[in-house]
Amino acid sequence: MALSKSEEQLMQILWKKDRAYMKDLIDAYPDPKPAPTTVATLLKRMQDKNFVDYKQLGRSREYFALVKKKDYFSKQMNGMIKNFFNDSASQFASFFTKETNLSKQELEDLKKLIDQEIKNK
Amino acid sequence: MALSKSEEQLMQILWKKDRAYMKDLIDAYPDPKPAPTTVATLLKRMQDKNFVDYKQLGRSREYFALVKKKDYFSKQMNGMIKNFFNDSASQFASFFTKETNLSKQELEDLKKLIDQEIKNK
DNA sequence: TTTTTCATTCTATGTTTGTAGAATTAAAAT
DNA sequence: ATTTTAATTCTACAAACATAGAATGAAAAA
Repeated sequence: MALSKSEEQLMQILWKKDRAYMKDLIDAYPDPKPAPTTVATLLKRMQDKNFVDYKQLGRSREYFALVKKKDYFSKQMNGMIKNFFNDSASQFASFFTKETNLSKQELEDLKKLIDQEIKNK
Repeated sequence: MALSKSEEQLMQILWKKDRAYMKDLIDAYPDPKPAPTTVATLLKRMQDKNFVDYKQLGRSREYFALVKKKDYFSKQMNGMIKNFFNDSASQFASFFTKETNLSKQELEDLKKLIDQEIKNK
């Protein structure tokens, strides 16, 4: 089951902090900050979906992500590639290179990276 | 305002067909096909969100997309890049090259594309 | 030790989404 | 002319989501 928009936002905060208490999470929100109960509700839903868990420490809980940002991202990516590019990653790559505004320098760097990857095959 | 999941699915169909009647849209759905009223509801909501419009032809309507697939996709992409890569497209590109399973051949092709792009700058 | 702060659970409400029946109309097929 | 098919609007309802007040408990600060 996927995360909703606001759950995803909270997840981003958690990923950035790695491990955090309720309060830290709320602090990390941009203004206007949500009510603590709102965050608690979100956290509980995310637990149910198995995206986060916590460790009871004294009276409060240290929350942490069960899903790695990278893995979550990959799944999103795959979904988009499937939907928009007929499941072809290379078709996607081509689109990406043309449509995003990478500077000449960035393109050069990317090329180097690709060379690196080619060597690793 | 963004499209919901099922609206997006319908949008994909519409993009593929470019212009289509209700019936064509339903036909294009994989089984189990939704009820016509379901599609009608979605279309109306998508009109409200200014993603589609139609041209009345006789008793029925020829629907068409107001938003280009490419533009919609770019917006999605930007959102993801912002969220996951700190708004850095090149950071994203690097991730992409390493994490997706492009074959050696695909990487070579991609490199050619990039060269092309560099020349266009 | 009284008050304040923080975390948590339970409950609740308004909104959005997914899905479609009923009713109506009009065209097309028989 | 009657039946079937297609399109549309209106209404509806359950599930998911966004958001948070009330209540409770316990720790920390005063």
